[in-house]
Amino acid sequence: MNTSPPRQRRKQARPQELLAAALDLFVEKGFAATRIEEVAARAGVSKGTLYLYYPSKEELFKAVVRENLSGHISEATALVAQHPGPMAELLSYVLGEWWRRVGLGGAGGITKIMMAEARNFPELARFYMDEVITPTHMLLAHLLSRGIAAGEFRPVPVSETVHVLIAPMLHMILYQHSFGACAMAGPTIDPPAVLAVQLDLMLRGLRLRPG
Amino acid sequence: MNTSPPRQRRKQARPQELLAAALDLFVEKGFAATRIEEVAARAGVSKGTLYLYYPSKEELFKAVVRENLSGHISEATALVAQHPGPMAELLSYVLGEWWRRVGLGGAGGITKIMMAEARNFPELARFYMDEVITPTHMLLAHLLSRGIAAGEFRPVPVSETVHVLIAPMLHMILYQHSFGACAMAGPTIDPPAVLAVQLDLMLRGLRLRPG
Amino acid sequence: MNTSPPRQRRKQARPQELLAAALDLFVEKGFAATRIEEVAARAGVSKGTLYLYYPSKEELFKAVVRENLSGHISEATALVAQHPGPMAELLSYVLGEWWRRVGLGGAGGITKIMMAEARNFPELARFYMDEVITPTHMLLAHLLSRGIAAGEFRPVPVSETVHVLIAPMLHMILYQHSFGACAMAGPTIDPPAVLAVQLDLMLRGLRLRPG
Amino acid sequence: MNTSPPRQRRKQARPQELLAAALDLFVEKGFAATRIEEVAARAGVSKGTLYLYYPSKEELFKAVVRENLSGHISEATALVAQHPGPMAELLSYVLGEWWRRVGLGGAGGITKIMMAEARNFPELARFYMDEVITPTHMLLAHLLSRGIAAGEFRPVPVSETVHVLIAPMLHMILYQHSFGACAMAGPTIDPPAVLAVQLDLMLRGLRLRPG
DNA sequence: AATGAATGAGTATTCATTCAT
DNA sequence: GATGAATGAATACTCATTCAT
Repeated sequence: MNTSPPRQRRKQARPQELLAAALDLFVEKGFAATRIEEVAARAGVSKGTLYLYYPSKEELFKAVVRENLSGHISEATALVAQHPGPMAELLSYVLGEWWRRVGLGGAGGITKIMMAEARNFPELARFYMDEVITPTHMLLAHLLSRGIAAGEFRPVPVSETVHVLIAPMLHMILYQHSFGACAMAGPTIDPPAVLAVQLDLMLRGLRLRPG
Repeated sequence: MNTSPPRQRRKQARPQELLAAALDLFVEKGFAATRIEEVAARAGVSKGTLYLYYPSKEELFKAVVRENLSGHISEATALVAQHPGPMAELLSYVLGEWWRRVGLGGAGGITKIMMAEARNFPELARFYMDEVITPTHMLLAHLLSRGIAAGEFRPVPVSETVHVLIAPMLHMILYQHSFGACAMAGPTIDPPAVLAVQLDLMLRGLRLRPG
Repeated sequence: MNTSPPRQRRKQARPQELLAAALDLFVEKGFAATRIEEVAARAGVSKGTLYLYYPSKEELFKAVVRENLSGHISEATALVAQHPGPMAELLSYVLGEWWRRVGLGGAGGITKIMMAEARNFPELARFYMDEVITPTHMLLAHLLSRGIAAGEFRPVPVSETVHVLIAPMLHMILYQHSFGACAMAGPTIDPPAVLAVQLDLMLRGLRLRPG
Repeated sequence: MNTSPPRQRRKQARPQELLAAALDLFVEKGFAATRIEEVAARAGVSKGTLYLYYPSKEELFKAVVRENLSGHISEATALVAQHPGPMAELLSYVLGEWWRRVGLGGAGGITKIMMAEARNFPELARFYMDEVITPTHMLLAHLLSRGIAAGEFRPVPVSETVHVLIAPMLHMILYQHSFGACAMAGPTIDPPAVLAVQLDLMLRGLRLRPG
């Protein structure tokens, strides 16, 4: 029934394979230290072929970001906009889902790259800011505001609280993609456990009437 | 009054000047992207002179870490070991002091570098782990344990809570040394405000009997 | 008639062109003092192109040795193993042939490099020992042994005699590639004449019954 | 009774110590690869002090040559000019003495350096030619000519025979200072044995009426 | 579309020489 | 005299990008 010849299938799959290879390598080595040739080799094509699909390393990187992050963010934004129940529950769900989709896969590692190389590649930084950071921040700020407005949360400063909320998630990601990947002695991280502690402490801290 | 000749003065000041220049550039650009020659130029000497003091880029980096972080960590460790009063107060003091000494200066940015380049420079990663991460983790874990043993804190999982505690501090540092330094639209961070929110939420979450 | 496109022709010829350029420069300047970039330029390509064919300066050097010496040695070894006639005649032929093929071309100059740089580049020294010196020594030792066993030569100490036999050949090579190339007053060498004297003296010295 | 203080003694011995250190290192590493600083360190002084005695690396090298070779050559020249007995005996003595004085010490290794670096340092080459090679060649040519004139030797071509005579001596030196110093498998050289074989073969080859 | 040969700018490190102390 | 701090030219090797096939 599959009428397309293997060659066709390969050709159509090329961008996906290139993006997957690029994600792995960018996360492992960073933007500057990743060699285009290695990305191509891992995707099973030649250097020249990669340039047929992406005109430069920067554009390849942007495509990786769009492929791996943009979708999740718009989904979550829609979810927050329409969720009817309590915000505490939604917060747990959103953070948990983010961990499952982004943290567990390689996509989270993109954060590490951007943190490290933002100043060396300002155009990428601006792109990432517009595409990822700002929307994420707004979505969580919105969630908190709704909770406060509904009398569910204490009237905490919203923007600052978003940072406090996000930080441990990002921290786990960063740690796991850096020291955690280095096979050496040192404090280890058990993400589900940290996530649980984080939600527990945060919700206790946010809740209007503890107990 | 000044009996030391200029040449002597310069010679003794060289290491400090080089370390200061190196810290700035490492934090700004990262380890790999920092050029030794630029470090030397910023310290007002030639490339060759830098090599009179530090035999390689890696050793220069290690010296920067020792100069800027090691001292604070051993001081804080001593403080936690002997502080008599309540742990909540000590926690506020330690985090606040860390922010004043490390976060405000450039030293905090070292974290960014290590997160980003740990996998590309495993020897540096191991050094940083032994010199900075492990001692810091142990010092906070000790503080929490004392608070729990004294009945001041709830019996939270210690190691995980340390990560949750540290994360927002590191996150602010990373953010400020990456996107924060890029002069672009996006969520901004007001460190004292975030720190206050963080302490407020955390202490509420930790306290045995809220209220 | 020529069906191969120019680009292909160039590609296939590259290794030869690079090896020829490398031989010239190595012999002229020595291993350490030869710049990779100059080798590339003499072969009419860029630095990067050279690295497409040889991954390092040391590998380039090894390839030069294999290209210029290894073949002659195995040929001569085979010849000695099967030559039926008198050994004196074979000795004249082998030394003469070596001079024609190796001494006259640039290849002999490789000896100069190795003598000079063996202690600074031990890996190259070992390679050259295994690839050139040991086989050559064994081949001449075998020749002498056969001559002695056949009653053609006096029972001289074989290994020492090999050194005495080889020495003037190498000496001429070294001299011509060093002082001989310097255009200055001093003793000159007329290789065929020296070769004749050497064979004359040696065969008189070796012969069982002079006269 | 030694009235000069140690400091004086050191000062007067400086040039000798520097030349000895320089000889060792030049022979081991070659001219270009020897670092001035290492010479100074081995002689127990600072880099600057070396420059007080020798204004450049080239002058240091020339001084090493004068110190270690020039004297022996003029002595041998005088000896050949006035020796009354048979030339065969004088030849044995001169070659043997050369080996004892030059070959056994480090001085012979200078030959290796010059062979290798003559083309890179033409001024040194000219100096060495005038100071060492030409006088040595003339001295041996004179010896052979006297032997031929006296009817002791066959009328061989003098200059060529000098090369054949010298070659094994130089070859042994070169071999021992290159591969011989590398601690690896391969043909070894037993200098006295080679020297004996060489003299035996040469004298048989030269003698007018063998037997 | 796909290839991979070719390019050349970019960088850590070394070392002879100078000169202020 | 003696020191050693300072200099800067020199060089192997890497890698994003181009383009002839």
